[in-house]
Amino acid sequence: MSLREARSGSSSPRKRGATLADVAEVAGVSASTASRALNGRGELAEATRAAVLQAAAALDFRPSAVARSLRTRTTFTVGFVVPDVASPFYAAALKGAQATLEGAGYRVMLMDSEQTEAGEVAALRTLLDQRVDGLLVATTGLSPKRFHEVAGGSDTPCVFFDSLVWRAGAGSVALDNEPGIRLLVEHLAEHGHERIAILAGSLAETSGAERLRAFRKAMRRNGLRVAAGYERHCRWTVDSGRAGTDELLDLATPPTAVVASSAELALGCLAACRAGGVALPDDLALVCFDDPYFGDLLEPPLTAVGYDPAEVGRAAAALLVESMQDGDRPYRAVTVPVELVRRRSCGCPG
Amino acid sequence: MSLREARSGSSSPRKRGATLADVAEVAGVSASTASRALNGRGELAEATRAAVLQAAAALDFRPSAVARSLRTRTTFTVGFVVPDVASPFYAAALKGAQATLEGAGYRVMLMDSEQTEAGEVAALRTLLDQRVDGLLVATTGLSPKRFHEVAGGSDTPCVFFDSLVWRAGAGSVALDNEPGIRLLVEHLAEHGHERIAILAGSLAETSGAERLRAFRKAMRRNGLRVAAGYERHCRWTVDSGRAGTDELLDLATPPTAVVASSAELALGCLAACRAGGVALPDDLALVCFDDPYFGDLLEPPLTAVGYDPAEVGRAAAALLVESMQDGDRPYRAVTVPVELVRRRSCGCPG
DNA sequence: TTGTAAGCGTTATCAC
DNA sequence: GTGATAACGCTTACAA
Repeated sequence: MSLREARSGSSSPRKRGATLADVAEVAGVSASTASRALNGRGELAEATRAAVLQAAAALDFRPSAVARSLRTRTTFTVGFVVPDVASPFYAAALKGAQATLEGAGYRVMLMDSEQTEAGEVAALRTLLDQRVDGLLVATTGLSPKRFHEVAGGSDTPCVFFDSLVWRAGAGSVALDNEPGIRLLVEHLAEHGHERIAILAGSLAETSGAERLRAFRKAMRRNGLRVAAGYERHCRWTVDSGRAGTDELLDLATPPTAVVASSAELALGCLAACRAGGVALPDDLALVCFDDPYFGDLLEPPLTAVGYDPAEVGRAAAALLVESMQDGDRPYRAVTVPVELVRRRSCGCPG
Repeated sequence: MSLREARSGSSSPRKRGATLADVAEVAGVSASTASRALNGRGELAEATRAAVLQAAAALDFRPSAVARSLRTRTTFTVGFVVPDVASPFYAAALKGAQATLEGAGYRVMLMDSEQTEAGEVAALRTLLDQRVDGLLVATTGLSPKRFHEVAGGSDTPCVFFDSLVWRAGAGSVALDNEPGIRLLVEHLAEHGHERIAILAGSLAETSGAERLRAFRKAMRRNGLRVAAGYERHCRWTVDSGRAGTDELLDLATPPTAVVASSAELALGCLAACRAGGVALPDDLALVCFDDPYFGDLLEPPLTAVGYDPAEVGRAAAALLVESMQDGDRPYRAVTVPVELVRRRSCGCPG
């Protein structure tokens, strides 16, 4: 007989993974009793419970979440879908959501839609197939119709954050887009700028669309007009921001100031200016919606509208946890406040 | 009768989630046949297959991954454990791994160890309980003993990346730490620096420990000595880097140059210098292991050792996929090359 | 080619 | 208090 017990012995634990039945057998009770003891359900004799616990410890028993999920029809897993995990904003939101979800006993399954509708649909399908208990999604801009086609069949609660699907889901957490952009435009106007351009993000997303609309509105409010070509529609990437800036600089009458709809876009603008020998903020002022954590270490330090990205994740997760636990709660829309952080890129003294 | 069919009819699909049995019933075949048709296994009559497919489509059937997993004992899910998802490096690595894993049909379940051993152990336990098929982990410094206590019971393949557990797992992907640090120290020496300090990261992690050792070795090689207090042991955070720098600057004879073990640490150094009125690179030169994607937009632009963080994730994922599919392959240690990127923070012309 | 039956590892509903 | 027994929704021998 080798060091390990004979594998044929009916009472010997298999090399891999003791099961509840094994524990029950060692403890000399039935599987149901073992289950109750382990989960603290029902009234058990103290001695029985102790025996089961001891057996479980001896066998290093780890209950299979898979089996449990199949039986209980709940996975304690939530799906998290974002356009780009590598973006500091989504990464921070993810981290915030994580913390809240874990605190409530949930695990997160992550999917990156790669900023495409197809990617997002595939992600949702996969997650639903996994029978996640809830969904946290920053949509790339699914139509309500498409969303319902994909997720309508299940009643899995879904909370949107950052970018929403109109009237869909159990709730949403958005940033204060309009006030944020207004702060930016007004500040630029105070500096005397009139030729203000915008690097807008994807208009398929509510975040992108709202910011662009807010920009137009704020310009109007300040008695300014948006010149032809001053609205650059970009993707949410550094490269796209760079290209957009190049186009702006190539205009016959280039802007004297730029509002970037996101940090990536601002970074692209910075890079383009550096490459083109454009001095910030003197030749061109730059302000940004979203204050990345290294915003004040850039050159020039970035004037931006800031907020706590992790809080966006936490708030969304909290909403989701509530609807996963309650079932039918009214739709709730949370909005995270923003504030203007003045630094040098707008022309303010360093 | 309402718009929806009566729910008591035995052949009517339930409101929520058609099951394989439902599909089989509608198609007029047995569950096993339906299963085969859907999975393309075995020889089926064309007509049968078509009937099943049609029924599945009609019912919008989505197989339960949970049930499938229980039966097949494989989840097609891999666990991903990092000290901090919000760090650009890990976020990028995650994204790289994601892409590779998804391509191979795997989903990822993410856990953040929060840079603590307890967090990491809890994460591993959870993941193992979920019966993930594989593990991708950047350890915070578990001892081989502890790791085996936690994961030894299962033979789930585990690939470490960035920071490793000695002789554990199925493989590893590390950065070229020693050459990288040497590049940095030598470059500083070429600039004439002799009083060089280091902001070292967690020494519990191989990445942190190796970089510190490499620093000492490189100093020796260049005939330089590390003055007392020139080694600051930090955590991998911006704040810690800032504090470490403050301590360095408070020394009776402060260094003229600093090697930061990570981007976070360098950012902290930058912040400390800015706050303390220390001019970079004139008063203090700074170089960094890890070139964040915004490295050249900082002030001053950061001289750093760069590499492709997503590639680290991809390589680790590739290794993992192989060992999940093959089972017993020899241990493989991949190392990702690095290169020196000269910018202004070291004293090079901008 | 297709169906029957067993089983994956739990939990829940009953009896006893 | 505790133990059978039946699901949960799927796959896979083994029969037919």
